[in-house]
Amino acid sequence: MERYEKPSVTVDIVIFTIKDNDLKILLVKRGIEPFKNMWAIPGGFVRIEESLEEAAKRELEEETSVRADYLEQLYTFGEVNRDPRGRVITVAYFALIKSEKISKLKATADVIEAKWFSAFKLPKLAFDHEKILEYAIKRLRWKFEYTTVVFSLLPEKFSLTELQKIYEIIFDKKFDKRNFRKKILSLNIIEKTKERQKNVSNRPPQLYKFKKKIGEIVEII
Amino acid sequence: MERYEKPSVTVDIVIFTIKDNDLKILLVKRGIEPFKNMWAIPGGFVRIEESLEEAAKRELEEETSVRADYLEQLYTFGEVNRDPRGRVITVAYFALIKSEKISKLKATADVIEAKWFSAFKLPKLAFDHEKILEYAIKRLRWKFEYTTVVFSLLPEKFSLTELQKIYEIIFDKKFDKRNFRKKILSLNIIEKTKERQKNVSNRPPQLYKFKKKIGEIVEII
DNA sequence: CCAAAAGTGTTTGCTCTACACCCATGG
DNA sequence: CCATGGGTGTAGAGCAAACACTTTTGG
Repeated sequence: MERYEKPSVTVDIVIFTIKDNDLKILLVKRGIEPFKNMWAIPGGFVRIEESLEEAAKRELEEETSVRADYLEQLYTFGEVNRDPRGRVITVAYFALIKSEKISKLKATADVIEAKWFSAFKLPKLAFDHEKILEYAIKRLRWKFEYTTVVFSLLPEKFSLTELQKIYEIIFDKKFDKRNFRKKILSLNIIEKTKERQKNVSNRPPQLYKFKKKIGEIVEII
Repeated sequence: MERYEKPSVTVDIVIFTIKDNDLKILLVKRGIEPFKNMWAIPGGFVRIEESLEEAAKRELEEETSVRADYLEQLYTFGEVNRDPRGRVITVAYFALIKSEKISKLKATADVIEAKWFSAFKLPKLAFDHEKILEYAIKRLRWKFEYTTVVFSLLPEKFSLTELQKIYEIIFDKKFDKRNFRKKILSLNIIEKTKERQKNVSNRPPQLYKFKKKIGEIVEII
């Protein structure tokens, strides 16, 4: 059906989490050429019998042993010379994972080591992966500003302070507590539960839960 | 380098223009199976020595004989069974063209006919192309709301009424003339020229020109 | 002088920002 | 009773929406 040579297709997944009061990205150290021993975004070839999204989920689960709490396609990078091995088109995905769920990272075949890096202090990367990460961070901020993805990083019941902290980490700035709470409450997307947090050595915060569907478009901040 | 069978990769281009006071999309009638005689979004295989964007430009120029005034990647569709011929991943692009430039559409190989359809009255389409168009129209509206792409559809010098008309067509609703003008002028993205439009049988409008870079993010409406 | 589109301001309500103190709990 | 984070209101500025009449030109 096709008269031309085919390019190869890979998926790469930018996996974000919030850990130690910082925004983290999962990177892997390559065990094979090209770019052996350099850090890169995890990814791999798309198999003929799986969809792009299935491929992204598979790669992510191979690396972290858990399912993504949020996953969406980011962009497709298809410059002719982006991979020295030949023509490789990569479909980049963007994932969010709750850090509590992650126990241990696994080095898969071709990978020496997997590690969380601060999104604000990244090493030099293989291929055009710096461009991909730049794009991913922009998208991340857009998503948090205009949609409700944040709730995919929170437990079912959470305090308003936990919510605000995530925004402060991602936007790398402080928000006024009163204004933030007023704004969030006015959106009518969360509701009080009957519980308060236990085991805190100060006034126990009210816990809320999210009322809507994650990812929905709502201007948050 | 790869142990698996490769998928094929195509680009499909959703080409928009404003013509006859309506938002139009270019479709082609397929001359070959599968979906012979059905309407589809123009597209074709990505060649091994061209980037995705180059492929999109080539396909677009083959169809319309002109260069796009605006082009960006939309989304990559990669479900396993979206093409009955086998595994085909398509990278969809989104293009805007000034309608004055287009003289005649060309039917290329494999295509019986090319035709502009109203975006609000589309025929049944081949493959998953209805999903692609739905996605494209959403993106189009987003782009017009939050960026300055509109200027890629206007001549260098234009009146505020022409500008407003494009918004009314795309959002399929009327805007208040005074508020619209106030908003646009307050953005500080256009400036008066010394000219007024000629050959109109009424008060000749002031012509403006755009000061910035097309596509820049600015909340327009 | 008529038809057609251009051009122009004000009021009202809402939303965003800035800002500081008291409260509840555990140790 | 102290340390820690939780929880709350108000005033002022800026932005968005509603709304109608006069001006300029060609025919």
